[in-house]
Amino acid sequence: MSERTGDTRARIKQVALELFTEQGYEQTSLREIAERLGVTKAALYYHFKSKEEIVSSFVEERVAAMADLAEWVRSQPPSPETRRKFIDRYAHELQSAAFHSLMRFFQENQPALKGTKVGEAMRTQMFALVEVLAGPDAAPIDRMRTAYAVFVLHSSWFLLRDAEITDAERSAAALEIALELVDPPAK
Amino acid sequence: MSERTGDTRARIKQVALELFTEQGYEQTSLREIAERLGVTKAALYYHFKSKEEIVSSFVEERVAAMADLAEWVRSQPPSPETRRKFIDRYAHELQSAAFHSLMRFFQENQPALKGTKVGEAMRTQMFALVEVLAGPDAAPIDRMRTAYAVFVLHSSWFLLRDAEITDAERSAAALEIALELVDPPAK
DNA sequence: GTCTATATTAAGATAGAC
DNA sequence: GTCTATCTTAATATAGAC
Repeated sequence: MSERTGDTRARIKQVALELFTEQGYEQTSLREIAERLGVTKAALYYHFKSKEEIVSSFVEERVAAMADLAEWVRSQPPSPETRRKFIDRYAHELQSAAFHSLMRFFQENQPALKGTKVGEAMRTQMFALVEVLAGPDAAPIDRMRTAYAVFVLHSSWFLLRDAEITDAERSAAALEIALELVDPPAK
Repeated sequence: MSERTGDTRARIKQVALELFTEQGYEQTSLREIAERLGVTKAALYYHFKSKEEIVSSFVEERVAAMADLAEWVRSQPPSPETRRKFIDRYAHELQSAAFHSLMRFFQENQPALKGTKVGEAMRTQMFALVEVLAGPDAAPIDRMRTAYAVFVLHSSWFLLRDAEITDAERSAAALEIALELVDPPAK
């Protein structure tokens, strides 16, 4: 039952995301990726025409998914109820390790991705999502609350990594905090 | 009234922090810093023995300041009141542009600083600060709340940069959100 | 204290054989 | 589809003149 299913291209993507997330995009060389896979750099260049294209290959589908999410929010009335439903749904989707891993990669490598096409696309989508979620006439503080709520969900798995907190506790706590942020108790 | 007061060393530190924050640590070359100052790379190496030492020069004093903060918290009883007082004090100190700039630099360049001495020192201090602030028997969710509160203060100036929010609104909102996080209303 | 010139290293990327 | 071999570029860093 060996894991020999995926083709080389898929394995490159997988290893690249792992290393980019662990060490950072700039800190990870193509040589490193190739060695981990037991091939040479030239082999990578058969499958991808550049380092940036490796990133694009797994970021682009997420940008599209985020656009869908924003579209869904737009189709709903801009209410606290919609925000709560979104946070619930988004937190659920983030249970996928691949998804969470990618958002971590994106958050932690903003400087490296600045100036790249995927980087800007992702930024734009995130911003649009927060805007539509907060609603058109939201006060500054409420737009910030919304942005932080999304950040909390993205970062739950890798914040305070060393503390004795289980993954289940993390997810549950992040969801609770995000819900509070997006729909604070009356003052 | 020209700004010719600081010596070259001080000007290098200043320009380096600006560029590291705007573009990222890895994305900023010593050539770029030298050009901005109108000197050559070799001149930089007279004042600092490496790129990492430039970073250390302005991060180290902050690590010390954070240690003092943690010490102050330790000297207080671990109560919600102490947490509120700390958040107030810390938010006030972060009004300094240099301080805020440095925390932004640190947050955004974690991958690049991982593995450097200052990077690890800063990480350790931040972690210690959150731990002592949350208190020894804090539940996981409350430790996470505390960590997020600190993050909120650090990131207030550069989150949602494009939105029409003034700096004053940002600071006030961040303080309010941080206080809620650190001392949530009864459920 | 700053310069010119250069050493060193390693990255991303390509050509062409197999 | 993967290899060996190489190109190109640009980074950090150093030596020694001025």
